[in-house]
Amino acid sequence: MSSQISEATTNRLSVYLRCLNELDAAGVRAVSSKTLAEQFDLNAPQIRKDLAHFGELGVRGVGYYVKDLKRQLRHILGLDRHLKVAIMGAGNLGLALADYPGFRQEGFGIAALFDNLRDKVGQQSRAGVPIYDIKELRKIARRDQIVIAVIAVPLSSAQAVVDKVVAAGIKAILNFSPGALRAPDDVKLKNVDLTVSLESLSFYLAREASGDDT
Amino acid sequence: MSSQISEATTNRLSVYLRCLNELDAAGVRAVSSKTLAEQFDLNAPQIRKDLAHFGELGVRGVGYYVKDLKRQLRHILGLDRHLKVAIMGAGNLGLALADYPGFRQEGFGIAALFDNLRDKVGQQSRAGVPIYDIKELRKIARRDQIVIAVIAVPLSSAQAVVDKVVAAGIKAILNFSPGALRAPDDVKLKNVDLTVSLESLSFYLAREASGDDT
DNA sequence: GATTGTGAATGACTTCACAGCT
DNA sequence: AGCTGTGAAGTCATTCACAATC
Repeated sequence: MSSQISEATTNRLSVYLRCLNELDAAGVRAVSSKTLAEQFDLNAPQIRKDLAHFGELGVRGVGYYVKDLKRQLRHILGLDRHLKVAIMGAGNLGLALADYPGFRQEGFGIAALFDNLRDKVGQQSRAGVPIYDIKELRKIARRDQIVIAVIAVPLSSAQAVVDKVVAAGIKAILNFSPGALRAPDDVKLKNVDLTVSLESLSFYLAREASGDDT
Repeated sequence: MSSQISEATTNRLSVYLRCLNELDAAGVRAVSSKTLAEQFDLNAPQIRKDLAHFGELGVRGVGYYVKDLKRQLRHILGLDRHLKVAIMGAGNLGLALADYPGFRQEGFGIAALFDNLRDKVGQQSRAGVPIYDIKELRKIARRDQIVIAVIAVPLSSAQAVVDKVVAAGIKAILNFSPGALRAPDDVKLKNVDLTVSLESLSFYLAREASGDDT
């Protein structure tokens, strides 16, 4: 029954939810797909199609009730339970991510940092996320019910860390290390490749500089 | 002449380049699209199409010469000149990004951090990137020839900072703050939305948990 | 009257199949 | 023989147009 939902769609659902939170905070009761579409540069049928995948979430002639749709989206995105996140690597990036406010919204909780350096183990991030030895991953993951791992270790150890994460039974990974990592099919691996992002900007700049129209 | 190149394509070019660097380091002379394709999960014609946008980069019957293609890709991506990057916001994330090794490869240089807090201005990151007052952006950007800005400030000030970046004549922005920011059409704005990424993983987990096949 | 939900049309990207070099 | 470059076919995603509903 559940026709495959594309990643592009789920990403947009997140964006809608964020927008609904703002509308709700502003006391808005209902919103039309047209109004929503104007906020980003999407068109209205796109939004309706996205939402229609999950049933008849709107009311014809009226639009979508903000509180209602918000609750539905939270459920669809699986945000109506507390999701515990572990961050692998307590270097600059790992520590920054551990305390990143955006990660604490919407029911996510950063439960633990993992590293293999003696100095770091036993310490904690500024906001108080404890740093454990990576050897304890399996134990802590089970104890704290960690379901998502963020990879913020150097490239050289990234694959080994992913393997440990997988072995600990974690099924969702957000990877910040560059390059292609391998994980079993039943593990969802999402890459945030900062080098690729920067290079894509560089490409744009290079194009602008030389001949281009539009 | 320059038929529009999609973002998906340019992202793959980055990935190819990274792979070529490894092959080159390993002393490999030439590589076929088939061999390249096996590294990631792409198929060979995809790679050939991507490269063919930019001329006849390969040699029939042989494949692509590694050093040659590497140089070509660096040129296509605009990496054969030194690109100076500024990071807006010297908080946890900004400081981590300033020292992130991945940002230093391939000709990028982090030239400056900007913040508006007195304590921070005049300091520097661990790796030695100086922190300037954001009021000096225009001056420093011109002096250091900064062409890319990374937005790592809290959401509340993100739009204002983008406006300043645009006013300083910077045409490429990598945005880490959540939500939609506005910039003129001639400025390339690329979003790295960590909340959206996490929520997309959450969606996957929610699907697995309830009914789903394949 | 307004706005959703949706089949049909369009457009974009990917894959295939093979002609064309080396 | 081997592998690239590319038109054609196929697949997936977006946009349109309108019937169904409130």
